[in-house]
Amino acid sequence: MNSRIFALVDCNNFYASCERVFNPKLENEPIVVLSNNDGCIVSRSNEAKELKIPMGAPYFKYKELMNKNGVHVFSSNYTFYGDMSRRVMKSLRMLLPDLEIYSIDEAFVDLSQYRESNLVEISEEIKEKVKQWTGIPISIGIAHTKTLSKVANSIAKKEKESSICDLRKIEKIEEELTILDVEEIWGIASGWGKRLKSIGINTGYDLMKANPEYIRQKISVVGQRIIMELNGYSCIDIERVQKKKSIISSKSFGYKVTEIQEIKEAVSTYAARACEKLRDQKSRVQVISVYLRTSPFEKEDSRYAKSETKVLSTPTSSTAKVITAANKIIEEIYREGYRYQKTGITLLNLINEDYVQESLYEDRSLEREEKITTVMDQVNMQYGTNTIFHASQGTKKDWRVKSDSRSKKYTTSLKELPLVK
DNA sequence: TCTGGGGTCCTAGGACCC
DNA sequence: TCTGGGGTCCTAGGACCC
Repeated sequence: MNSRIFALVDCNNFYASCERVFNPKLENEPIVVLSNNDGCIVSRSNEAKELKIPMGAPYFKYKELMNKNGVHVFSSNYTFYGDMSRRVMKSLRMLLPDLEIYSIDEAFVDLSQYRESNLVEISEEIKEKVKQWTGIPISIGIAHTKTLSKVANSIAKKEKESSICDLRKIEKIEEELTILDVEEIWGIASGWGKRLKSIGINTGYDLMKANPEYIRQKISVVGQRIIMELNGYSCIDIERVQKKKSIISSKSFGYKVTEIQEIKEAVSTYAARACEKLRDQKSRVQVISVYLRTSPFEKEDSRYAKSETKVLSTPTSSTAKVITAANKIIEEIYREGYRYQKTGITLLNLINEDYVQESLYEDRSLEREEKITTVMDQVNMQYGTNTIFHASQGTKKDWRVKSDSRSKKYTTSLKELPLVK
């Protein structure tokens, strides 16, 4: 049978491991990393996991437990983690060219061409090299489909010594799926999990043996596909094109905001950030969507959430154009009297920048605007983010998020290089 | 007091057309 | 006044992922 072979490479406890790379004293110490605004726990070292601190839990609920146990707490430092991620992915790509970067800390690899080789041996080598080059420990799961390689990877993580799992033998697949809760399967979360359990499907093995047509009715074609994948038929391929189809920029405020002026500053800042990402991938945007909301944990009569979508007259990558449109939406959806928690913008219907060039340049003002944007990008690249920015983004920025315990930008800021004493 | 941010995909239902 | 089916496109919302 000419079946495919996939590997899922996953960095172990990625953000926590990044913090360790330049701070070796943290070896064997419990670490957690918090989300923006120091809101939730988003990464835990093994030692922190042993203290039963759950993933995604609100920080304030576990503060005491962590103090008591001497847990090292870090605010998130995405500039640093992003750079470490690039190093890991670059290392992987040198060793395994047919690679899909799936998230900041994971990559899928097509290993079909290595079917005659000893894949466990190859994986050992890759693991060693990545650790040596970047300081980051990884786990590797090997299987005939992406979904099964996810399962393999979670098994690899539990095997403390090897961190590698080859899950290609049918007996082993069935054995492992029998002891795997159905909600642990990639693509099944608690919503569908509950639905499946109510019809007697409790484990990965139950789902593997379920009737695909029936599951399609109960869930959707997504569920059907998962069953096929569990049975070794590959339905989800490596994604080789990696342009984003939508770009989001959103953040909670550092405190509850009531004034429209501050909200406009925030949304202008996020719009600028989103447009930078847009130009990075050489696209233009045709549709934008902006939302504004209070905390969902407010009492019901003080809750408010609204979003509005706008089609732009011409596809653009100009920050000024997008800021103007975004602020117009804020004016439409803002209501006085609420304590707002968060706003954000999504760029949608992205197209390739060269696709529109001709018609675009009939309008000379657009050409001028693009030149301004290009110059701004260059200045900010050279002298640091937000050296120049649009006036609408504001200069006070009281609404900005807080992050009390951020580590240094060891790898991206000259001022914050680690010192060797 | 304090609960993240950035993505993708699928479906149902309405508008509209012939 | 009665009275149709079939197709496409778009959007909102809901599910999932890390």
